[in-house]
Amino acid sequence: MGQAIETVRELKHVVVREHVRSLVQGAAPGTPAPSERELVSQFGVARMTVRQALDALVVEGLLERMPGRGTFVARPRRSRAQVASFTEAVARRGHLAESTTLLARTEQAGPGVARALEIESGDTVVHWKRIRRAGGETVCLQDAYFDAAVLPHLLEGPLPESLYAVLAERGLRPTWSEDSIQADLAKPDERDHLEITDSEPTPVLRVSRRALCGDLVVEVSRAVYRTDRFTLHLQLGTGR
Amino acid sequence: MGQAIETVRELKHVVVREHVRSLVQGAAPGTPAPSERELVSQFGVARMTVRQALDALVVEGLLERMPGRGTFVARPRRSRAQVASFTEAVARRGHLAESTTLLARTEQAGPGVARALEIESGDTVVHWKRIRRAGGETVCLQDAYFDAAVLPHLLEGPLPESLYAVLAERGLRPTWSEDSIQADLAKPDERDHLEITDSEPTPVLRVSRRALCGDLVVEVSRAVYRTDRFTLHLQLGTGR
DNA sequence: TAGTGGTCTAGACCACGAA
DNA sequence: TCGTGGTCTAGACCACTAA
Repeated sequence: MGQAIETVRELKHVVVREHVRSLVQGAAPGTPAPSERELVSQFGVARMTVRQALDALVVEGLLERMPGRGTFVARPRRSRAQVASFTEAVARRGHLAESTTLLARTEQAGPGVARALEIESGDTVVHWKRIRRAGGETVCLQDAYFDAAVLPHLLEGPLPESLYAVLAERGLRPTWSEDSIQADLAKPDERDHLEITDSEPTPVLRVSRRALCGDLVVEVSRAVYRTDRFTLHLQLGTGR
Repeated sequence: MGQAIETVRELKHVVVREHVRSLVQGAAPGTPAPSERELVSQFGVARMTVRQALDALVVEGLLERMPGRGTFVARPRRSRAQVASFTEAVARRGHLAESTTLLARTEQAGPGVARALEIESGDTVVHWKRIRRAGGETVCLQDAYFDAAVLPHLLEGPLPESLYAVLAERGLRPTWSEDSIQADLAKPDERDHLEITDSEPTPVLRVSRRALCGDLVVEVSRAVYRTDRFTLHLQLGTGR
């Protein structure tokens, strides 16, 4: 699609599309959009051009066609499965996410981390180890790694709470993640960090994540969750 | 989209689309597809019709247009996050999924199941309890519930291995799921069913799922996984 | 220069839904 | 019956790429 040209020459189907979009913004689902033939006479364009404009909005999920009836504002789709960060997952539960950094430094990537990040063994990576809290309670011990070349200077200032927020600012918000999830018993050092005081063996969740933005691996992490304080909620699928 | 008509009258753009799809199936990424004008003369249709056919394949992610160069087989996109059934998850690991039904009957929905299925308490539901195996090994104990009105007659014949396959046949393939995941220790009866012989407390994964097709809840389930034999692999996000 | 996809026209007939 | 979206035609000019 000649997207780059849009800002230079106003293509007709773009003009129609944006006009309809502005009409439809904020309208209640079910509100009828102008009919195709209406737009044809209004803009003096061919019907195929109008259809091209409306097709784009239908694909976007803004409009819905109903053969024989018309075109209408679609009811908002179920949001697509998002890759949520810990901070966001906690916020969704109405709590504040906090963390204590145990370690934040650059390292030479070992073979495992390098393979997961799709970089060369020995390349410089940032290793960030944190205890993470939700609403004041310790729930998670996390080791995160990312390519130092992807997020340079992160370690120079004060560390952020949310890595994903920083990634988002740089246009690298993860759009895809591959998670592996297992149950296990907490190991002694994990019990300490997670403030587990049971005398019994305590089950924990282990979550390995590879987070990608497009084809770029932006983070790999391993996390241990106190399952008594944190249930993993995941949404999968395409919403339709 | 007049999808229902496709099988009745062979729409021209569908004919062209499926012809191109068959040419392109299995071709290496970068392989050129026939040019639009080639298809025009080959099928004796208008170019807009050919474009409609190719547009569909581009949206599907099968083809890629390169202005001035041509249309090519796209490198496979990261598949969108799918709601995978147990059967599919096991198949992806290269194993055969099997199961033993412990219970399969209709019940009156209790308040919890009714709320999860978005039906009335007391409505008839099917309760299906199974031990599930991957490559011959017992990995999961699952209780599934679904609205008897959504899948009538399921209990009348031999039970299928994959519920999702049955749902797919009826156009009810889940497109969305909400999973809650916790770690826990196996309870005595679960140890029996899962053939756990450790003398130690054994961690297991508990997964609750609500699976939807559009806005219809088609299944709710609770499953207990032997985490030593089965790691949950999940893909999240939109792929791009 | 020749071929490609991107855009656009000015019509047409059809099936379907609502009145 | 009339208006809707779905399909389809037979052309056209453009910008871009590659030879």
